[in-house]
Amino acid sequence: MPELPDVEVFKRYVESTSLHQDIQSVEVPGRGMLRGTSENRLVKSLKGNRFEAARRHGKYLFIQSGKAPWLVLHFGMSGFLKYGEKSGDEPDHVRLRISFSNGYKLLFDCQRKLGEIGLVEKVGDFIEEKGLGPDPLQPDFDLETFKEALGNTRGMIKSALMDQERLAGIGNIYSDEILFQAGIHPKTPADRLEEEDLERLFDKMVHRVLPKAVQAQADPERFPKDFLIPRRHGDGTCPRCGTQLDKIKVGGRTSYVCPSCQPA
DNA sequence: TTCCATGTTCCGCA
DNA sequence: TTGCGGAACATGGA
Repeated sequence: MPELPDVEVFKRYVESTSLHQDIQSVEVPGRGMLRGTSENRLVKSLKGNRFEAARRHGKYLFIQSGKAPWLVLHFGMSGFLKYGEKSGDEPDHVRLRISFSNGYKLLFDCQRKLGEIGLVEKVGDFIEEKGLGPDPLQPDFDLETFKEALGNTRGMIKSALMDQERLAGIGNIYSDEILFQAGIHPKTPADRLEEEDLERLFDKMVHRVLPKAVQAQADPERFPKDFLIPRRHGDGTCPRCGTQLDKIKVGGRTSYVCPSCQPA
């Protein structure tokens, strides 16, 4: 679930549900997902404040509360947010529970606990410390920025797209989609791509795959008909030509490729 | 029971 | 130095 489009949807979800309400209590059930901070400090800095703004960089979500540090969430492979009435049912693996004075609560559920919960003073410093590359949905992300981010790596293009220090936010699922839409094989060495390949890759990523995914609430069932993602767990055929998709390992990750639309 | 999973990090090897 | 494969982390579903 949690690649750039998913996290962008979470950000909008927070903005539309959880801002400007008094934070009544903060709980960290089970513990184990806090990074660089303690439950005590988390509670102390959030309780009594209000969330005022949300930001996203790559797969990280940042939520600001008053003058306190920003709350940082990373969703790992299984994290998601759920806002609802305090008395309502909860999903099975709640790792953070924030209750508001209006009778509602914001839950962070993460079954596999591969995400993280933390606090940061400055978002910019956090991004720098992590060495995160530019976010492809930022307005100033242009073709030049993209080419610089890729650099002259000899590695496979899919691995380069997924490298968070080059680009922030692309993961296994969306790298497959972007490469499929651009008609490029994931194992192609990045430094062997032609100028027009790079332009097409940039265009599909920034102007089609990512925005369409966000628009569809990152829900594969709402994706355009020619998207590859729903076919991963569907019939496994190419949405464009009907060819049976190849399931291969690229950089250790399972990748779906149309042998006809994405020749090696 | 075994394999696999939308992520990140660390280690050894070429 | 760069890139890759594998393992680890934690947990559950097919």
